Amino acid sequence: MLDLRLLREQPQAVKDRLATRGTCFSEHIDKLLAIDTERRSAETRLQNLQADRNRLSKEIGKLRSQGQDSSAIEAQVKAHAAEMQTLSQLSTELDSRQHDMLLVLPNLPQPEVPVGETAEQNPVLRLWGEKPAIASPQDHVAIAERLKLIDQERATKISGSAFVCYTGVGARLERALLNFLLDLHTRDHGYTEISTPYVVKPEALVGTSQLPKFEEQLYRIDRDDLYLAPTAEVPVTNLHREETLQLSTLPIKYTAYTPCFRREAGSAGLGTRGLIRMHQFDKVELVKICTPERSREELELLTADAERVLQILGLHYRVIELCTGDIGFGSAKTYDIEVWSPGQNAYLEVSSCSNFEDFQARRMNLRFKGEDGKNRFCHTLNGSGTALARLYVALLENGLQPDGSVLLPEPLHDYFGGQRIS
RNA sequence: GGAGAGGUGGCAGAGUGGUCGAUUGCGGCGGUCUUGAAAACCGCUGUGCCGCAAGGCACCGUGGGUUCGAAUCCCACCCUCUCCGCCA
Repeated sequence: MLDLRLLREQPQAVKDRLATRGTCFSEHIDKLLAIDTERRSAETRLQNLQADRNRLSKEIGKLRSQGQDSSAIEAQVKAHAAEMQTLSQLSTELDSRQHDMLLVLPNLPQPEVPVGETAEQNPVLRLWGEKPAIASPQDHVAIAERLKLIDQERATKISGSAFVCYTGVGARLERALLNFLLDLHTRDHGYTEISTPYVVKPEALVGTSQLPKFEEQLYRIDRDDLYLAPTAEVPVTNLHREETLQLSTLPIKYTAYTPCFRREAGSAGLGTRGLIRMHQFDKVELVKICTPERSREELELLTADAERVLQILGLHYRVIELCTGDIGFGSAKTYDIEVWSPGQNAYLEVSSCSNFEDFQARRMNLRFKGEDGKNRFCHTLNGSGTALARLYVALLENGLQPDGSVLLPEPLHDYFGGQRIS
């Protein structure tokens, strides 16, 4: 959520920066500000009447305690009752409309975020490692089916398309990755492990800004007014919603494994092959809560923590910066980490690291007490560390040996209980 | 699912119609005293909104209602806890 005060004081600057996302919010903002003006004028009028009422009511109390007649003053207060009722309703309604309008405005990209319209314009910041020399690359689905690591057909039978079942050593590899990632981030990178509920209330989704705009991407449990979490970002960041944190506790660094549930509405046929885009996938997430002064640096550190996963596993990857047209709704700045997939002959997004600045904190009223004792909004960040299914794809395709087996990177051997899948 | 208890400021805990935004204690901050610390004593110590400011308004789980006036009365709802049942 944007700062209403900023919107009021510098509407043009906000419009200009939002326009770099490729959508014009000018009309929306004008309407919002008109409501704001009307709301404040109603509020001011109402507050004046309330002040009068409070003053007169005290006099009534005084008169009555002295046994004197107060009917004249009572009539005076009553005279404004109807107007106060109207103003109060008006102000509540305008406030709610204004709030709704504020919730659908995206975050301002940081000034240095490259301006662009599509993913093609995302600059590549750096490359790590090299593409492996594989004589005849194979698609991960071919590899996984040959080695009986996954069972797509039966997963479809029980849950529908775009769900997968890992089987045997395939399931074991998934579990090995999970443990490897959580250990890495807790032991080496200083994150605290969290295990959260996978089902969340709508407020939590509003807090991290999946709602109200992206309802159709979520699995909803109607009967209980709950949703399946699309990412651990939601339960983990919302752990501290409605809290005022002590400065000394910041930055907070959490890591969590959760399955992620996404309807992927409208993306049928888009890279849906195999494990790449599914309705349910496993992910280890990194979340940070920090002061505004620290968030830029924390984003760099968080991205480095996610990159470290691929470095340790020896997987070639690149880091790109999302341009203004491709950046997520709530993000002020985002880096994507893309691992090399020989089978797709393309880079695959395995992590997206974002600084939300105070956008989410405002929505969830997440603050900290500053050195001067004043409450300020925290900054929140998150990034995948990493998505498991796509890492799985990369491991199979990059580890493919001439004999058709898959050689795993050394750091996974103990976790997996072996070096090779054949 | 059944029965009961309860939701007030960082915490504990008063307050049942009129200077109550809220007594008090603890905690926290500042000060006096002390070589230093403790103890003692004194003072301060919630949040949001409107306003250039002075100041004003709102908030005692949420939403309605009664009243000139509601933390206090009425109605509905939500949540938490305890016990029982069921269950991984």
